[in-house]
Amino acid sequence: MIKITLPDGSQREYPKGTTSLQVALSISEGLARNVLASKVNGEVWDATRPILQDSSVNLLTWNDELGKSTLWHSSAHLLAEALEALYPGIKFGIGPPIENGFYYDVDLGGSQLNPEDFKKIEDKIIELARQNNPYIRKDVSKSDAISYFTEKKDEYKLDLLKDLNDGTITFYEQGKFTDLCRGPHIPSTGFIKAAKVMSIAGAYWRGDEKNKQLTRIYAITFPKEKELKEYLILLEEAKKRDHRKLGKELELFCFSEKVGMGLPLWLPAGAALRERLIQFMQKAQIKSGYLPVVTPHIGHKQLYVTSGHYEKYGADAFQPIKTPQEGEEFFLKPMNCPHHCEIYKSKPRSYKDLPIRLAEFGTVYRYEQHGELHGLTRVRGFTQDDAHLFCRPDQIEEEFCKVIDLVLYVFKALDFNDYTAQISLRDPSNTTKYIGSDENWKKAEDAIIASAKEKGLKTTTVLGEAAFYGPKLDFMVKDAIGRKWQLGTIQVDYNLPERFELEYTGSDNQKHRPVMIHRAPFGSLERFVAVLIEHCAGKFPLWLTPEQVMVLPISEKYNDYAKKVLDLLNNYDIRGLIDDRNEKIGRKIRDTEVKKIPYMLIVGEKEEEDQTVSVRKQGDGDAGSMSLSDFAAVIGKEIDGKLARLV
RNA sequence: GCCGAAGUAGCUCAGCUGGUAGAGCAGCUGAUUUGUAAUCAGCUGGUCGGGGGUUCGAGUCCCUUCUUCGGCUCCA
Repeated sequence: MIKITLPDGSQREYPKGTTSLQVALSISEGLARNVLASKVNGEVWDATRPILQDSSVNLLTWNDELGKSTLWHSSAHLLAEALEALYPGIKFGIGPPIENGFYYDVDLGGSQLNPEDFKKIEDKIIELARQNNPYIRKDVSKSDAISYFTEKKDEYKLDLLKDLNDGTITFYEQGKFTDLCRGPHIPSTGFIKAAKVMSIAGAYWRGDEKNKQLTRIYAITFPKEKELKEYLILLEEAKKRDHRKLGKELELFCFSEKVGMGLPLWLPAGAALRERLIQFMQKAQIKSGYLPVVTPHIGHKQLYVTSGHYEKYGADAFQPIKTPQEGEEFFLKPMNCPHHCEIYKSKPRSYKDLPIRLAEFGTVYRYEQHGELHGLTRVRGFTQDDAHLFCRPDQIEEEFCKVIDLVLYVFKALDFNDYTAQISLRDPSNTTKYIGSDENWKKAEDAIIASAKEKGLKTTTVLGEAAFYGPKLDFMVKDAIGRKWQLGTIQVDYNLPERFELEYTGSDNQKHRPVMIHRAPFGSLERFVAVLIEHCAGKFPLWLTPEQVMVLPISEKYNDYAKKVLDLLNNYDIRGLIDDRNEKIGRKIRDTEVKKIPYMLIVGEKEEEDQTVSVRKQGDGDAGSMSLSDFAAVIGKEIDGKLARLV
């Protein structure tokens, strides 16, 4: 007998070789019907795999992330089986689960797949799922595995096998399909009740541009038909939040082919919003001891030779601008730090001066690949809320903490709660590709980890993701359809101070090298606004929104009173517009709702007489009448609640 | 840059197998003077992304180019 410990701490005894599924069955039949996989001693296993020793078992269902991904992984095999049935001779790359569903990379040989084929594939998947074939795990020797895929002429699987050790190789078989796979899998295909092929795309084998491009088929499956429907509705809803769509509807920004792709044009409403964000940040930064500076949009080639960027990115950058007489080369600046380094160097610095925090809303230009441009999140010209902190090594942690405070203040003011913080450290197994001494790296990495901890950030740590010049802390958020974007970033840099030979005089009267911290709480205004739009679905916080109120006269008779109301509101620093069109009030309300303006003030005979306004909140409906000073107080309170002081 | 899809009025879209473009909204004009999510009527508006070709005839077929969308690769 073996002892099985369940997540609630209870222990039960079972015969040796009992499976998780049998454990589930002993608890309840309903549970057993829903078990997709299980976690045995922390490792995800097939629910049908015999357990041979005392273990802790955590049964996984659709409600567990790991249960979901197991179902999707198994679905990828099912997709492969369907594809093999429909397209004989097809070759398979890899087919992993992803955040929303799964994909399989396939080599279709000569033939092509079109969206019209999706239905056919989905039907086949469901047909095969209904056969309820079990997923059967098999240990195979490396030589047997090689001969199987050699026979099948699947060079991709053979390529994968090269990196695997004999004795650790397993196959999974369901129905007529056998795949090289570590597992685990769901007990049988019958758990898959609904399938949808989402899209196809090219993907290089092993992610390498030099390799052959395979066809990647994205799909998603569900254990219930209803859940697929709900998912599709959710996707539709998410599309309505897309910043490209809302940006157009709310007239925030646009693009022009004539101006050039990836070069956003900010429309008046968008520019006002952007300007407000800048002022907000400027104010917070000045409070935190930053010194605003201004530098030009171009820089001499020599600046980037010194910084090392010319060597590293010269080929990808925009081409240089040449002066007509001397033939000197200038580049559009791809970042602000080299300029700021030269500002640091403009006079001798003492240890007493540090830290020096130079801030600039610097517009930078980068050559992004054509296929990479994406709304406002990936553009060729953008403005960073950039700053560079020059400090002593012993100041890194304190400065880091202060920057984290600033980022959190920004996120709070904008109701950003759903972010993750990623600490990127260097790859300990390959320290040679990084610049800077081991000692300094350790200091910086420790400082980041300590400050993130001190600030109570929920972090993920990724080894090998550090920049070559230093470790960093990035704040990531997701867009409407779940794509992850980096917003705020804090990066330690040992490289530039070295290259620009920055120094300060220490208390020992010796020259020392300062450490530089790059930081941008928004990241770029463009990307930040994009994510913000999607985050709030275009309903911006009151302090930020382009227009806070719309005054709606009941008829043209009350346009004069409406004008007076707006003038008084302006005195309270409340911004708004009047809808003085010759339309009925219902129409004006509807149009204002669609524009997502937070407050509507309806004025007619009654209001003019009482010198009041009838307040209607966007999305909420009639909120009754009040005097203008009362209304101004309501607005003021709502804004103050968000813009609590930076501590 | 690579793979795939798309581009028709300011916006959202229709236009079957080729026979010289259509709707709703927006805009303009007029009527209406309105009480909490669309008042009515009339009118304007498109070299169908650009260029080339096939054809008696191209929004529709072919080639090419640009842009956009979904991915891949990249991201100082």
